[in-house]
Amino acid sequence: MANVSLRDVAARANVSFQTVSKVLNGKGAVAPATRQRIIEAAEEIGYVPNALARSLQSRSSLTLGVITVDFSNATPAQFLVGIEREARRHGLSVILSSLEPDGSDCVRYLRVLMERRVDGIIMNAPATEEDEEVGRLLRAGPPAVSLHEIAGGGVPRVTVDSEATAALPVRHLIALGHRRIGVVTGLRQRHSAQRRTAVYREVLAEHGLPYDALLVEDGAWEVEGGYAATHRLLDRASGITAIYVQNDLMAVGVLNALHERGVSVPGDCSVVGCDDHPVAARTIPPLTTVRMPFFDAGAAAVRLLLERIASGPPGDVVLPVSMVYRASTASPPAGSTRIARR
Amino acid sequence: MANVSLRDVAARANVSFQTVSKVLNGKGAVAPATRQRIIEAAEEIGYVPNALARSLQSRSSLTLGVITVDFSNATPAQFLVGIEREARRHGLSVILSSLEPDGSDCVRYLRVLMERRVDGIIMNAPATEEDEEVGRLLRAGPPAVSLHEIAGGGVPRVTVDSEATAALPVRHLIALGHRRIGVVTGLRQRHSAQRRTAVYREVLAEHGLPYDALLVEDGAWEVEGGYAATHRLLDRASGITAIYVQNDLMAVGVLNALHERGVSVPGDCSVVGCDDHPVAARTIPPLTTVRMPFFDAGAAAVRLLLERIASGPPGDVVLPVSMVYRASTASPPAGSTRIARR
DNA sequence: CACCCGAAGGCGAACGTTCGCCTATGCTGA
DNA sequence: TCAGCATAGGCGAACGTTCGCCTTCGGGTG
Repeated sequence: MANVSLRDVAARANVSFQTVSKVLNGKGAVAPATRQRIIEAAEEIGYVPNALARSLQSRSSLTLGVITVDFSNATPAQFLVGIEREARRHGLSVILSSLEPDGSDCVRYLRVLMERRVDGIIMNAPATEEDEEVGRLLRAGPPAVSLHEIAGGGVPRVTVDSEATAALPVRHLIALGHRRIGVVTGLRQRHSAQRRTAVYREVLAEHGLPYDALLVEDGAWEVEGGYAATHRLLDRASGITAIYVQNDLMAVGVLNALHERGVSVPGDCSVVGCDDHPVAARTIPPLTTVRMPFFDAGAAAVRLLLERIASGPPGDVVLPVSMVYRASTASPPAGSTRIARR
Repeated sequence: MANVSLRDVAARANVSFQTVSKVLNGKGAVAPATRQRIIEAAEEIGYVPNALARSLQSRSSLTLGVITVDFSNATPAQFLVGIEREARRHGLSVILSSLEPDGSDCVRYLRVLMERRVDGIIMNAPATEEDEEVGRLLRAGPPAVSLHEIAGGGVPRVTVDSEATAALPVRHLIALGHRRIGVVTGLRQRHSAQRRTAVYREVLAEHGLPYDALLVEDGAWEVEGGYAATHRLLDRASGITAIYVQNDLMAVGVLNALHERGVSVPGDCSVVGCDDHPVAARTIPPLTTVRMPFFDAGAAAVRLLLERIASGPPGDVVLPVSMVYRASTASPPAGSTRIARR
């Protein structure tokens, strides 16, 4: 069916195949009658242009490669959707590669993308943050843009305002009167989790509050991690009246753990999340959180990449975040904590 | 950088470019010394094979096209991840196209995939269920496999056991003693929502229970839809002691709405979801739900497609589902309902 | 010594495009 | 009447592969 080429159309319309090409691309000057004849012939035998051949000749595949962490979670998925939409608006297709959790197959998939002659690469694979080989390939290969750190740098980045991402919720809690604020972090190896925790610490210091390592637990970005981290936190530390959770998925686990322990939110303990995941509006209670522009980040990555391809000098892009105030935060209970340590 | 061809390697190693091809693909007989020389030359100038040219010649692009509904929700995302993993295991790349909510751009993207000469197409775009043109293209184009109905049929399908998906939770509720069971459905136009509702009705009939259209509300698959549907349901119908929700995302909204109205779950009202979304284990209370094998469905779709490509006759694949019992279901309150209508 | 054979590698063609350049035709204006 | 010039369309080459077939050469066998 699809093995119909320009030559076949040409034979049917009694012209050279190059003329068919001209007509179908609207390039050269062709007589209306001939044009008509060619168009009809193409339709009759079901001609479908071969993008492979076209790309070979034009040295441009109109394709973007995306290497991403497992996107069954909403966050990387939204980012991907943003990319795909924007790419499409520019007539580009997207080749998708999702990595193993440890990112060990990244180099292999970069190679595949290079063989396929993608016009650009977008990275969202924090697991490869430290991989030197990945950095090297990214600098040597086609234009690339990344959401996360790249070992050795040299790759323009799209990020959200990481300062504000942590500072807003922590300031909010402090303003409400909280002084002992627990933290449930994302995977501790990740730059973004480290950065957020560092900012938490800075904000505490700004307000003359002490930093206590006992108040920080790793929730690994997952629902169950948030749940387990909360139990560990409350088993160990006393006097906590609020928890800053580094994403909403973990916050779901946090709320559940608090509920299990009979801790009322926000009466006994406030909770702030991060991401504004779709479920955050309807958790019990609805979650105060930080809205992150993931769709926009995806779209921005594509635009930045296109600029780079057009050889504009690359500048990083930083997107703003904003607070969403819902029902999971309040002032701490009068007269210190009501949370029982077990 | 990447503009290095077989010819360039050949020049450097003093052989014909076809010999280089032989060596790099391990095909013909080549003297060890020459082989060595060629491999070194290739490495020195950073040769990267051009998959475009290879595909053009070999008439196989080693690419799968996927057309999917917006996958920022976990369900289609998991399916996609399943596809991507399995495709990769077989050395195939995936070109991703996500559609507008109404599916209006499906035909356009099918064309793009055909131009790119994908080896096969996987569909997960229920919005196009009724689109005749989509059906036609799918039958005429490269081998295809679908998760949803295709207008006019002729495309092999991978589905979960739709009968069990609805029957299990409803039977569970009936066994607990519930007699008036509300339903929050997915988008009512969709086959899968219709099917589930029909099965709900059949199961009621099996047990001699009447069907009441007042008990059915559309939640459109979304958190907020579930929330709003619940309020409508309870405003309108009395005596409800359980709600069957057609996915977990909506169930989050349902739980929130019940909480708002002071209805305790499962004391006053049981709730069953569907999908076993990651948050379902930590909602308040944890959600009894149906586990759907989405990853597996993605992988199965790829395998089915590969069989079709190898011209095996296509047979549909139906995957089993199973119940996950958690804390959101219980027997109805003694002495009829405690739910106040407003 | 003639014969044959296998190993090593060269060569031409084809996959389906795009692009630039060339040629034939017919019409215009001085 | 003829240079000049659009207009229409043909033609060759190139993009980077793979594949099949051919040639050359050296060594083993009868």
